[in-house]
Amino acid sequence: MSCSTILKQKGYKMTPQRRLIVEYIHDNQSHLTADELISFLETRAPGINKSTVYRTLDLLEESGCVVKSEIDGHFIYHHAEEGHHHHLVCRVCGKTQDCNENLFSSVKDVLANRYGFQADFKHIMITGLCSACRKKSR
Amino acid sequence: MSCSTILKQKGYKMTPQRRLIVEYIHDNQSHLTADELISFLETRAPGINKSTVYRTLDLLEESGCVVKSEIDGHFIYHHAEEGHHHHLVCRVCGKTQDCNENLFSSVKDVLANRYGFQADFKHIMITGLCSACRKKSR
DNA sequence: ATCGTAATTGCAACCAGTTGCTATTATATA
DNA sequence: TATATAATAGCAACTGGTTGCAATTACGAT
Ligand SMILES: [Mn+2]
Ligand SMILES: [Mn+2]
Ligand SMILES: [Zn+2]
Ligand SMILES: [Zn+2]
Repeated sequence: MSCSTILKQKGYKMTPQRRLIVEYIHDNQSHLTADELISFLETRAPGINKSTVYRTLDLLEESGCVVKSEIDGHFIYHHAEEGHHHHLVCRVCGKTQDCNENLFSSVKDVLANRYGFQADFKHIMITGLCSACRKKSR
Repeated sequence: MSCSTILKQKGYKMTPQRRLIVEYIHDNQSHLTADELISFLETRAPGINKSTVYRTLDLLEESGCVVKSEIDGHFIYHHAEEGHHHHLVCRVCGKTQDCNENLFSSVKDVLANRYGFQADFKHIMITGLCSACRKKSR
């Protein structure tokens, strides 16, 4: 189901600003930052305010349309239909590598059984040392 | 080994500002925010600047003396000797519950074997639905 | 004890993101 | 199509955190 449809079903209004934001997210399937989106919008809808952008992104997250993740004190967003995956982020060189979405399934089970907690584990940024940097530091 | 000793060994200077910050972290074994620290310092060393506080916290993290974690776009810090543990944070009610530090050991092994990646998993904030909120939503 | 120097501080300007408020607007209804 | 109203947008002020820079200071060497 499209993002606009979901928003309408939840009783939210479809404004030109929201249409553009949703359009950008659909056309641009990778990770995006609010800043990226803001500079796109400056060309298509000059005058649009950043608070509108941030509020729309939060609305889309809350509605399950986008996934919001934080890394290093900043946020990134991606279309939820892209599927869940995780990232291995090297603390030394900064390089990022994708990894399988099932990685945490056993941890999820443990948490459900032991604490009754239903963990999200949607798009986790795992920091550590990549193999290249580990070799160098030995 | 004490935080001051570690800093000295790394060739950093011990300033009155750093001494106070280290003292506070030692006396205050739980999670702390930069703001908390700043208001403590206002009483003990009026005039100390927030940039000094943030830079010192980063220095301590880099030196392995404190662990820095982010949750919801903010940072919290704690003395590294406190031991590693993780938190289950409910996305609905916001409640937090501690959980065992070994939780991720199997994931760590998988990442080491499959990707050669040495994951940190030091103080992870796991978001999800707590058992109380899960029952309510059914 | 004094000196030289690199490290550190405070400052001010900045950045990403948030919030309360008022004016505007999408949409449901008549 | 016109109206009523709740939702939304823009604005401006704010928050937590960061950065470049010039002045100060810790500390090793003399
Ligand atoms: Mn991703
Ligand atoms: Mn903790
Ligand atoms: Zn690396
Ligand atoms: Zn809860």
